[in-house]
Amino acid sequence: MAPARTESDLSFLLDRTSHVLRTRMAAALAEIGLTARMHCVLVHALEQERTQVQLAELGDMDKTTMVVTVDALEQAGLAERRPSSADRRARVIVVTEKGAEVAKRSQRIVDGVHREALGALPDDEREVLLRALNRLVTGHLSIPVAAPPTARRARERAK
Amino acid sequence: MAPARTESDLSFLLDRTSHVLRTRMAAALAEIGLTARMHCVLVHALEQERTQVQLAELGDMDKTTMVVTVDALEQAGLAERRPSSADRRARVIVVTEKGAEVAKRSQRIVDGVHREALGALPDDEREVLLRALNRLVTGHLSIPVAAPPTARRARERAK
DNA sequence: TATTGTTATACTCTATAACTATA
DNA sequence: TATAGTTATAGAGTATAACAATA
Repeated sequence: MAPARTESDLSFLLDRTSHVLRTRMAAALAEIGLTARMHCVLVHALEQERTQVQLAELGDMDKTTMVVTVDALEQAGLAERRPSSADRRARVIVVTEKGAEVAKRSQRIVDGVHREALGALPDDEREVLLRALNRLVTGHLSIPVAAPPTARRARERAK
Repeated sequence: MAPARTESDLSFLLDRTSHVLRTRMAAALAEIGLTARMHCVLVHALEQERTQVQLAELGDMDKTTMVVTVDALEQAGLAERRPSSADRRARVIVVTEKGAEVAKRSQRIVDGVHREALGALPDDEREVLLRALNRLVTGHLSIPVAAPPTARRARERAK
């Protein structure tokens, strides 16, 4: 949370807007007991039958982060792990009836937060903003630069 | 690093662009041994005589984060702590000659990274993008929602 | 009493490594 | 051999609490 804020630069603008929007989103979703990740998984799992790795890929999370997210969804009774019929290693995430209800509400919440933010802009600016951001995301800013990989000691051998 | 990526939504766009830009900035500044925070402090300390809290405020960091940032700058010989003449509790951050040189280079790097990113956009889109982001930053998205304060155990008493 | 800078450390987050079962 | 899911935990980042010096 500490941008290089020289003046009105792009880094500051993007960091700030994304951070503030994220806090709003988190607070709004927290009211129904969800995190952004839980919402993300619910929505994608509803679209079609998907395994944890597939959902992790879509949400851009690590498979280990996926485990705790699915744990949370299961504990809340919103989703369940089911063995995949195609691959006995894999597990498919099935959204429960309650989960589907919640997903509907959370999607409305997400849309609302976005609408509220974009509502502060004149129509033409809003359109261009989204177009420009999309252009950056698909173009020059599509690939993150790899961070220097921090070495890691091997774990203690289990006996 | 796991946005709620339903489709082409604002959260995803802002998270993604700011994250990728941040990785590029970090990589570019790392080539001259700086972090974004170090650059930020250098620039602000050069503008005028400032204490650590003042610099922390400007860079939106905690004062304890400021300590390690100034430590790094001192170790690199780019800045020095000096007792403030006005307040004997406070320390003023003085940029060394070498630090001033580095700040010039890092500012060019920062500007270059921004120029490169914005260069991918048509002129009119670029202008509107910046205007719209500025409008959000100063308007609807100016204040982050406070995160639920996580309680913290008291520290072990020093003897 | 409040504030500056500091140290120590608790907490969160995320990813790596190793493991099991299966392909 | 490689992959899906899991567990345990390392490591980075950051913020909180307490403290000393000073206001």
